[in-house]
Amino acid sequence: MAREAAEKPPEEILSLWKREQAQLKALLVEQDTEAWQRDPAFSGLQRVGGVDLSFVKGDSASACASLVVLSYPELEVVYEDCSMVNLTAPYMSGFLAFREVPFLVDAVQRLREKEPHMVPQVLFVDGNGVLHHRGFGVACHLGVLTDLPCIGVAKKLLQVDGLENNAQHKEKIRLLQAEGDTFPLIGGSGTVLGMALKSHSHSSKPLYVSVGHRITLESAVRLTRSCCRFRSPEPVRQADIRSRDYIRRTLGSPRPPTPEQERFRNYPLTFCC
DNA sequence: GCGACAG
DNA sequence: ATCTTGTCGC
Repeated sequence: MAREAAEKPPEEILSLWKREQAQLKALLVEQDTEAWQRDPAFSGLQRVGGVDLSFVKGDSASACASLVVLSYPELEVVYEDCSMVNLTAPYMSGFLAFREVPFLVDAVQRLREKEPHMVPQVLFVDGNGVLHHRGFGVACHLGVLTDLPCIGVAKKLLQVDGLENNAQHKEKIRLLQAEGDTFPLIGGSGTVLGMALKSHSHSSKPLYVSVGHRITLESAVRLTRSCCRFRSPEPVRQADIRSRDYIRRTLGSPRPPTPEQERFRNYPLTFCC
């Protein structure tokens, strides 16, 4: 049943989506609202969450949505929720939330109902926050809909509002020396939209951190740093690992290849079709 | 027609 | 996002 997600929505729908983003953006809070966020050691912070979706190969509509909660500062997984979902909306840059966020909200809701004491105090989201075409990326969207503090963490620079992954940008990246080094991502209007962060000493590619909801960029970057064992923040990394594992266990190999098939799997063919 | 394009 | 194993380097 490899259904495809819908094709590109008509302009009419995109207008509705833009209006929705604008309305929800009015509810966005870009300040630290929690005491632990301003504490030098994040005292009072005990649970950090991460969300992610992994896809079934060759099927842009089937995915596993996962929400994990880790203890802080140990960063050990204390809660996991993986569920297969059928996506409706296609992927479009600038509208990622309309594709993924409903399933993430569902996961948060399940957690609130079943184990309210495990609800995370902050959520790391795979994607951007205010570093976005209209200042309202998936991390903001999830943050406002759940009213949880959220941090946007992207692996690639979203080239928006004058930001370009050009030679100068690459040079700034090259200059990031030690783990924790950063440089600001300044939009056309002079606003700091996010921060490029060298999150691991052996990583040449930075992380692009931006405010999701109920946290300042400064706190977001500092917390991201303290949650990175490897390149990506441990909550997001665990959500990623566990969602793909779930797919492997579920649909990975319904029929394991026979040893015979295995031997000839990559045999070079002279004629094809 | 050409470039851009988080996940 | 996914296609993909081993391999070079600290």
